[in-house]
This record gives sequence, C-alpha cells and structure tokens, in this order.
Amino acid sequence: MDIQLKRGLLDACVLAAIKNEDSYGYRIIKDMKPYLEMSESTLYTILKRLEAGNMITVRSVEHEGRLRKYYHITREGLRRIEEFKEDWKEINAIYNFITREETGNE
Amino acid sequence: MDIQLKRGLLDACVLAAIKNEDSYGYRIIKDMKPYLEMSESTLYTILKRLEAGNMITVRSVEHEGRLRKYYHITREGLRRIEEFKEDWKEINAIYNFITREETGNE
DNA sequence: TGTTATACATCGTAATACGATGTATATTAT
DNA sequence: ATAATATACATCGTATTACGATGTATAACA
Repeated sequence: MDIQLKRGLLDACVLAAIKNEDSYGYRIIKDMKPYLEMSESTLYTILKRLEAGNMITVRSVEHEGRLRKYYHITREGLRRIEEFKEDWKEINAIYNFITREETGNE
Repeated sequence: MDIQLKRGLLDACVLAAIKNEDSYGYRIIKDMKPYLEMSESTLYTILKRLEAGNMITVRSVEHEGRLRKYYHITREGLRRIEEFKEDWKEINAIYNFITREETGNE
C-alpha cells in the first residue's frame, strides 16, 4: 500500500479508534490493525499532534505495574471527524477524475 | 481541504491527466484545477519523480518561441493507475472504519 | 508601458511517517 | 531457570514531500 495514500487518514483513524470509548496506545494499534497498520512511533507522534491540537485529552492510569495513558476525544476532535467526512466528497470527485474512462477518442 | 488527504492522489492524478493524450505542465495544472489545485513547483516536482520512476517520458517541442515539454504515460504509468484503483479498496475500508456509527453502547 | 498569460525551473523549509532503539514489567514457552 | 513474547510508552534521526518564493523568457492585451 502506498504510504502517501494513508497519510490523510491517519489522524482521523486514531480519533475514530477512541471515539466511542477512551483507549490507550497499545490497544489503539491493535484495534486499527485490521484496517490500517501503523508503527508505534507513528502513533505516538500522532497522539502528541492531536493533543497539541486539542483534539484529545490524556489521563494516566496505573495498570498492573505498568503505566497506561488513556486518550479521550474532545468536541474539537469530533468536529475533526465531521470535517474529514466533508473533505471526502472532494476526494471522491478526484478519485472519479483519476479512474474515469475516456470515451469517444479511440 | 486537508493537504495530507490529497497527497496520495497527486501522482495518480497527474498520470490520469496525461493518460488519454500527451500534455504539458501548464495545461496539466489547468485541466486538474476543477478537481485538485496544485502549485507549479509541486507539479514539476511530481513530473520529475514520475519520470525518474519510468511512469512517463518527456519530449521537448518548440511552440511559438516558447519551450514545451510534452509528457507521455508509459506502460508502467498505466499500471500505477491500476495499482491505485486496487489500493482504493483498502482506503474505502479505512474510510468505513472512521465514519462508522457505533450502535448498542449508549 | 504595464499587466496578464504562457511555460519551465530551482531553492529552502516545514511537516511528517517510520525504522531503530531504549526502558520496564508480566506472561508463556523451552 | 532461562529465553522469548506480549504489554506499554518514549525519543532520535532520516528520507520524502508539498509548496511558497523566486527567477527566466516570450506573447498578448489593456
């Protein structure tokens, strides 16, 4: 899979992964795996970015000796997902341009 | 529009723009404009990349005192478009993951 | 004479995905 | 007992990349 093609979906995908229930890094990766594989370093970069953009909030929880950071989606984050849906309409138009079969010139 | 979202479409879009007829930089930009806006510096970067990847070939033509470089899609380039179509199936699966509405937990 | 359109080209930069690597504990396999 | 795997987060360096800014040059038009 072309990496570039995934790029625009990464942020929205992480937001979607925590949309219905707060989650933490390791689990987010596992939940997304069937749809989109992402390395840990990539995920943590994205989580930092989303936090900086006020799309998510973080809360640390001690769990069996290990640290867990639970991420919670904010109103801003939910809005980001809606924005994504809007953008997708344009993306589909571009997709149609790319895949259209020209008729009448052969 | 989120820039990241466009990234994966750029190369395929340029290939699509010359698929049915050889074209040159300035015209490619104008043809794509209704679907996807791209700066000149971006296009020439992409054309260089596609040429390096043997997706297109170039031929210079003198036209009214000005230089024109006509780009022609190769078999490799056509294959790239087909690859894009294949990848799109996965992209759609990811899209569904992002936009799905969870039922039964509220 | 000045502006816009046509046409290609390069440089610098900021954003970004990811491999490599590191820390630390718990569980499972050999 | 020991090795390997799973869990869990974190950082550094790097290559790719889109694009604004800028440059060169001619033709058409106001």
